[in-house]
Amino acid sequence: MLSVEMFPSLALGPQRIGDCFYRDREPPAHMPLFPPTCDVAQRLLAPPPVPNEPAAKTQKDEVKMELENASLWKQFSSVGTEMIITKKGRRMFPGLRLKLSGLNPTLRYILLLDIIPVDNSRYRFQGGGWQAVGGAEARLPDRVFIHPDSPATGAHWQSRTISFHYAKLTNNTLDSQGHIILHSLHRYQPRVHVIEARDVLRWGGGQHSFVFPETQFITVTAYQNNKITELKINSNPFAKGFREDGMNSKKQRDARQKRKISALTETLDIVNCDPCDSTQLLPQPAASTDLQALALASLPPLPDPSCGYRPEDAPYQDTLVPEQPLVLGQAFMHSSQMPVSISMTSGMQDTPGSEVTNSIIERSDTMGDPAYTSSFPAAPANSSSFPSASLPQSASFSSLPDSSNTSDPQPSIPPIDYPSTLSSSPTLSSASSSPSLQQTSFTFPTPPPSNSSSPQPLLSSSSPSSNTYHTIPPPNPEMISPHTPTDTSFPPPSSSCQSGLQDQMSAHSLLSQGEPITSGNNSPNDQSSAAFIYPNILPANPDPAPVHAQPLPNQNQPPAPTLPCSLPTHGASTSFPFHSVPPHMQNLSFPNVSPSSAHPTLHLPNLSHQAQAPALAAAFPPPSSFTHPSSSLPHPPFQPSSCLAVSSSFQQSSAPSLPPATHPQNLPNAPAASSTSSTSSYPSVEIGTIPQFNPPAPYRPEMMLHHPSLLPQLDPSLPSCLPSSAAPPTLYPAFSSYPLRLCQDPHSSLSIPLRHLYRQHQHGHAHPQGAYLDMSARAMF
DNA sequence: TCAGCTCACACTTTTGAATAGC
DNA sequence: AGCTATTCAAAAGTGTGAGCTG
Repeated sequence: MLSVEMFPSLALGPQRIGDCFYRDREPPAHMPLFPPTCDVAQRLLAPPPVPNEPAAKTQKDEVKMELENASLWKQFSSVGTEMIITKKGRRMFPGLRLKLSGLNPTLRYILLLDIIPVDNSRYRFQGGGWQAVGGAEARLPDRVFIHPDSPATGAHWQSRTISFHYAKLTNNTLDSQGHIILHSLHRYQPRVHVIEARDVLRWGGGQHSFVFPETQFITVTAYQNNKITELKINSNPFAKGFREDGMNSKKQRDARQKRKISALTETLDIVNCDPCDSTQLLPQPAASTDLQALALASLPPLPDPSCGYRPEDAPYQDTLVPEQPLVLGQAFMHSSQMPVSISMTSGMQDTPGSEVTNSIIERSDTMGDPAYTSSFPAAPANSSSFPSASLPQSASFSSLPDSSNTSDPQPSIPPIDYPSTLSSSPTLSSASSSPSLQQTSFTFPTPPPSNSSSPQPLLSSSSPSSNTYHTIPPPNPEMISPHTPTDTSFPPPSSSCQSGLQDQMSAHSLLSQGEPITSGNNSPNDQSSAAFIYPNILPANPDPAPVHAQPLPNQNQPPAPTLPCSLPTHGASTSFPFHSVPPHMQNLSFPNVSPSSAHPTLHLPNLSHQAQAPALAAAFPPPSSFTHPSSSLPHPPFQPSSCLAVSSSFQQSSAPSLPPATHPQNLPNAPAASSTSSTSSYPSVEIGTIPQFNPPAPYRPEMMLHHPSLLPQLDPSLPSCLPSSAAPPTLYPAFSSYPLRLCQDPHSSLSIPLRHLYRQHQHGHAHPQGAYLDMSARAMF
C-alpha cells in the first residue's frame, strides 16, 4: 500500500531502531497510515493522551538550542550571507549545526527546518551592499525539511550535533524533489522546530522553535559579493578546488585555458605548418591567446598529430601549482570513518571543519572584518553586509509599536548590527578553533495571554540575570487561544464528519497554541548565538485593528462553507499541506488522493472561513496589510521583536492608530509600510503542550490568513474554486506571520504528515538524507 | 543594454559497494 | 561466518564563466 521507498531507511543507531520503526522499508502492518477520515475524527474525539511525564514538561521549558557553528555564520553574516539556489537544489552553506539540550531523554522529538521570508522585499546588490528594491514575490509553497533522524529520543538529539546540511534550497517553483522553494534575491530566516512526538502516531505535545539571527541570508543564483564567494571557497571543502592553491583556482583555470589554447594553436599550426614542429608553440600573452582561441574556436577538432606532441607537456606546465598535499582530504577520510550518525551530524563543513573554519576565524582579521571578532556589531553604514536580525533587546521591543522610525521607504540594508551584547559574547571572543562554542541559548518566554486590546510588552524589561530565556509552562487553558475565534464569522466546517468535532479537533490540531510570553530577558547580555525560541503564544488578538479601508481580496469572497472544492487542478499537485491545514480540514481529506484525482475530495473549510470572516481581516492582517518591514526600520532585517513572537495579529493591534496599511505590492517602498514594521516580527510558533491543556479552541483564522498555503488563489494563474472577483493575494506577509503550523493532535497530526510523507512522494518528499514536507496547500491544487 | 538565470565544466568530497585480511 | 579496514568508482556538492532570456 504505501511505498516505504518514499522514506528510504536511514542508518539508524541501534538505540533508535525502536524509535523509527516506520522508516523500515516495509511498512509496518500495524501502522494505520491511512485511517478513514472519520476514523481520524474519532480519535480526535478521544481524550488526548495524558501527559504522564511531568518531568518532560519541566524539561520542555528549558529546552535550549545552540548554533554550534555560529562563528562561521557570523563571519558570513557580517558580510551579508548569500545562499545559492538552483533548480536542482543547493545545500546551504554554512549549514545549520545545532546542539540541543533540555529535552527529555526518553521522549521522542521531531526536528524540522523551515525557512521563512524576513520581509516583503526583493533585494539587489548595489554599490557593494544589498538594497531593497521592491516588493517580494508571491510567497511560495511552504516546505519543511524534516531532519533525517526524526523522530528520535531526546537523548539522541542531545548526544550529538544536529546538522541540517542535507536540506536543499531551490528556486524552482515546480520543484518535485521537495526541496525548500525560495525566491532569488529575497531575504530569509531559517527556523528550527523541535516537536515532541510521543510516537509515530502522535505528534504534538510540545513545540519549540528557534531562530538564530545570524543565519539570515539572501538567496541568489550567483554570488554577488566577492567577499562571500571568498568565504565560501575558503570554508566549504567542496569548493576547495577554487582556493588559490586549488586545482580549480583562477590560476589553474587560466593555465588550463592556456593549454587549451595552445592545443588549438597547435592544431592550427598543424594545419598550416609542419605538424611536428612544436617549437612554434610558445607561451603567448593571455590576450593574444584568447583572441586566438576565439578565432580557433570555430575550427573543427583535428586528429591528434602523430608527432607525439602533447599539450599537457606544453611550456605552460611550469605555471602549475604543485599538487597539494592531501592533508585536508585525509581529514575527511578520517571523519568519514566515523559512525554514521556522527558523520552525518558533523556535516561536511565542519569535518574538515575545524580546520577550515578555524583558519577562517583566524583569518578574520585579515579579511576585512575586524568588527566581527570584536563584537560582530555595527558594520560601517555603507557596509555591504545586510543587517542581521537584531537580537532581542529592550530597545527593540519597546520600539516595536513605534512607527516613527519606520518610514524609510527604500532602505538599504544597514550594516549588521548585532546588539552590543554580542560583543561580550564568549563565543565571539572565542572565534576559536573550538567548534563547540560556548553559546548561550535564549529561550524566549512566552508572553502572557493578552486579553487587552493594546499591545503589551512581550517581554518584560526586567530581564533576569540569566542569559537564557525560558519557556513557560503550558498556559492556562483559558489563555491559550487568544485567537480563539469567538467570532461567529468563523463557522465550523460543515462536514458531517467534523461538524461535532470541530472544536475539539481544532484545539488539538494546532501546534501553535497561544502561550503567553511571561517575563523574559529580552536583552540578553551574552549571546553570540542566541536561539530565539518562539514564544509559545500567538498573542491574543486583542483588538481587531481598524479594518483596512482597502477591501481585502478574500473578504470579497463569498462564503464557501465547505469547499468540497473544485480545487484547482494544478499539474504539480504535489503537496499535501496537511500541517497547515486546520484539523477539520485535514479530517476531510486526502488520504487516498491519487495523482489522478489529486483534489476531488479535498475540502478546505478554511477557505470558507477566510472568505467569511471579514472581521478577521482586521484581527488578522491579510497579506495586503503587511508592508515592507525592511523599509520601515533602520534595521529592517531581523526584528528583535519578532523573536518575541509577536503575531501578526498582535502587531496589527499593537498599532491601532496606524493608518491603514497599503498594499505591499503597491508600496514596497512606501512610507506607510512603516506602520507595520512590526509585522516582521516572528510569529509565535510554540505549540501548546498537552492537548488537555489546550481547551477546545477553534482554529485560529490567522492561520488561514497568514498561511499562504491556505490561500487558494495565491497564484493567479491557477484556477480557483473561489469567485474570480476575489483578487488573489499576490503578496504575503513577511515571515513574521508564518508560524509553523502543525497538527497538534497526536493522531491527526501524525496520520496526516506521515501519509504525506510516505505515500505521496511528490508531496512528502522522502530523502535518505531527510524528508521534506509541503506546508502549503497551494501546491496540491 | 543589462541584470538575472541556466548550464556545462573541472575539481572536490562523500558515499557505498567490493574486496582483502584477520 | 563475521567483522574490520581498505580500495575504488560513482554520485553529489562546489564556484566559475559563457551564453541565454526578458
